[in-house]
Amino acid sequence: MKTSLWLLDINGEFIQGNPEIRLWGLDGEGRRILVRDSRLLPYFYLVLNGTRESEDIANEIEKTHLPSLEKVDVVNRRYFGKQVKALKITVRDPSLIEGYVKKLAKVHGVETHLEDDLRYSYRYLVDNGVSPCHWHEVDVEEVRNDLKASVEAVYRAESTPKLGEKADSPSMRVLSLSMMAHSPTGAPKPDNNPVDIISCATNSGETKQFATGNKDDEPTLEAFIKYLRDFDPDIIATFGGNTFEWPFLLERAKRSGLKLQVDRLDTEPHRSAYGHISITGRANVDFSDFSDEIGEVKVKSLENIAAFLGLPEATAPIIEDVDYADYWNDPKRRPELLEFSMRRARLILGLADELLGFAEELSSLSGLPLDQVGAAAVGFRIESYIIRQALNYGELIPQRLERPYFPYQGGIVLNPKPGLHEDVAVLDFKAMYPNLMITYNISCDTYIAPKEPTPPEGVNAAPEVGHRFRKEPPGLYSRVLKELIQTRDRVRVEMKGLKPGDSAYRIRDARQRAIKVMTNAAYGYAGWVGARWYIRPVAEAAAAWGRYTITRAIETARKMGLDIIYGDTDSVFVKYDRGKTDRFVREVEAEMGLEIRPDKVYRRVLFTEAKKRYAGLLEDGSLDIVGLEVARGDWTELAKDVQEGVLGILLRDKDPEKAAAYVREEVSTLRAGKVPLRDLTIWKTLTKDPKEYAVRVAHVEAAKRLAEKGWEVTTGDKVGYVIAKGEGKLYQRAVPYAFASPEEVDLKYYEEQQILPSALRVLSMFKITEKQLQP
DNA sequence: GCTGGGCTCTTACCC
DNA sequence: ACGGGTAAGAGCCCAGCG
Repeated sequence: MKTSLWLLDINGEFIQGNPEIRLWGLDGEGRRILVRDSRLLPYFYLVLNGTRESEDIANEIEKTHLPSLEKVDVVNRRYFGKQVKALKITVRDPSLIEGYVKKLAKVHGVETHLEDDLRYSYRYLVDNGVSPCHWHEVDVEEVRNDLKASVEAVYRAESTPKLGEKADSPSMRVLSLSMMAHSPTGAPKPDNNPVDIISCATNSGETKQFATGNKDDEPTLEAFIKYLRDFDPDIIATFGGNTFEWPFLLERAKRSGLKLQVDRLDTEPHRSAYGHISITGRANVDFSDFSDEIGEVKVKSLENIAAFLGLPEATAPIIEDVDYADYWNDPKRRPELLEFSMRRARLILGLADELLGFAEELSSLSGLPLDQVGAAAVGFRIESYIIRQALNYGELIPQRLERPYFPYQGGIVLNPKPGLHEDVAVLDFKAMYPNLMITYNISCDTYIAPKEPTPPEGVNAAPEVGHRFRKEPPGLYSRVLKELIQTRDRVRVEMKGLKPGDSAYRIRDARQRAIKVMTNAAYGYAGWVGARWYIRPVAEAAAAWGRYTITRAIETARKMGLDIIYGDTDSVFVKYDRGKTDRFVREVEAEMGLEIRPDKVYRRVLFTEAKKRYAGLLEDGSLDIVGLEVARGDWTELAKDVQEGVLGILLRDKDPEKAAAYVREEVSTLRAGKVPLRDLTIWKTLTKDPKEYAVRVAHVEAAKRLAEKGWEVTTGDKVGYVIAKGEGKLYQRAVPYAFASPEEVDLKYYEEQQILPSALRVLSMFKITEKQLQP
């Protein structure tokens, strides 16, 4: 028989001497199914150096009679675009590969070993072109559910699952989860502190809460496990669950002698690829992993992200984690905490509703399973996409190597013309680096090293740096990028016929955004020393062609008499003249073979002398503020609000005096103590362990003060602090936001080091001085 | 012992 | 754990100082 399968989760096992892939998903009838496939044996390659006959080496290896060795095949492949002979070594037990590689790589005539570092389950996806979050057709035979898997049917695969047409996801059960615990001495630790509250919300509209009555959380955990298994979610949504909820719950369960059996088999959640927590048969998605995609939100808390997405309840009052214990221990206030926890579960569910589509698209495009794709860094997502394409071209997958890092020259940034300009158009090259890579065939497998002869088909040589790339055939990057760009264009055309807000539109929008993310990542990937296909000249050449392109565009504009105000990497800001601009666009496109388009037109735009910082008034009357304090997360809300107010007055009214008066008002408000603590808080990221800093800085000192009280902050966390009155350096006066009180705040600091600099940054252009900003 | 200029460290932005 | 280019604040160092 045949079944359709929408792939939700995959895992590889080795049982009774055989490797087995388990594909978990849904079928066309919406049933949960498990497809077991033992038809693919794991393998790796030995690349040969040509000093011996391939068959001789193959024979030698076969004669070793390694117990799990199945087969040795001589094959032709490509490696960085060059033809190579390789041996494909097929092995039955994936866990033995590592040992075999060590042994066989030493055989005379073997240059290197490849693809032994791919997980078996990932190998299966890549080899068969099977995609997570995608429909497949597969020939199957129904078998007994002897694994006791929580599914409606178990099958044995009798064919390779065949990728079906791109179609809507099946309707799935989503459960969100938020947990709370407390300690009298700081952050809760699972070895000492019980779980207080577990809140769940489901996309069927249910909410459910489990709270611990006394100190014994065993009944809480038991009830939660039972509830989760009964609901049987396909997707488990958390916000930070990979680092907080799951490790905590696992430890608590262990202490009670309970099994945290929340999967579709009989195992427990476990840490797996990219550090995510895997729950067999389901997709455990930690939505905090997607908060990087939302650049507008600087402090990436659940509430802030939910508020940005416009979710109901997102702006209701927050209970800070330092206050949990007080709420929990006070019978009058405990209900508030319970409600707060429940609200978090609802917000996570809302986040899942907003972001799951994007996550699914990213998963199906990259080929990384849904539970992994968020946890995987951008470089690994694009690499996964490239790996899948490489297979189609017979290109072997290089190892991941540790390499030294040497910087190279990047894009050009022009000095802006300072001042207020009327009618300025921003023209930018559409997807400049990807298109350069396509146009000049810049790729890891088309690069011709300096000592190599010029191939007959000819080369493109990069300006300035001289790196050469063969003109034919199209390289891996070229093909990958062409396909991505074409697919995105197609999706966007489809969107034109749909209503925004419709689910069909939303799905396609998520899809085109996922494709854009991947397309834009390709150039960065090429220059990343951690990339499997890293070749520095690839990135260096793309950057050089970028400089060449923008320089030529600037020359063209000058010749035409277009007044250039500014430019950065792939954009030029010109005094807007409809006729000249149209001609400029046509001319540049004809000359460079790259598309350049007016991105936006400013009615008025303000530059200081600094690059990468400006503010403009768009034609719809809105402000567009770039690079300035308003756009930064490490300035107080106060300073940002004042600067935004100033910019609004300058750009709309062209009245510096009025702006100065506005600043004086704001200073008075501050002096009167009317600015809330929240707006005086500075948030900065801890980029390394507090011990590793070479100098003493405020946010690190604040982090240490948090740690002293048991609130450990770790690398990657944002620390909020305020500056208190007193003597000494700023770092000596940094008080963690959570411990700060309004009375101790040093208002003078906020006036002199926050409001004044951010206001003067733009007002000094108009000869307004500090004195004029004093009330 | 203090001051101020300049360098360094650090963060977060732009494209 | 994707690239380089850039601004900016605060700490730190030390020459110069009757």
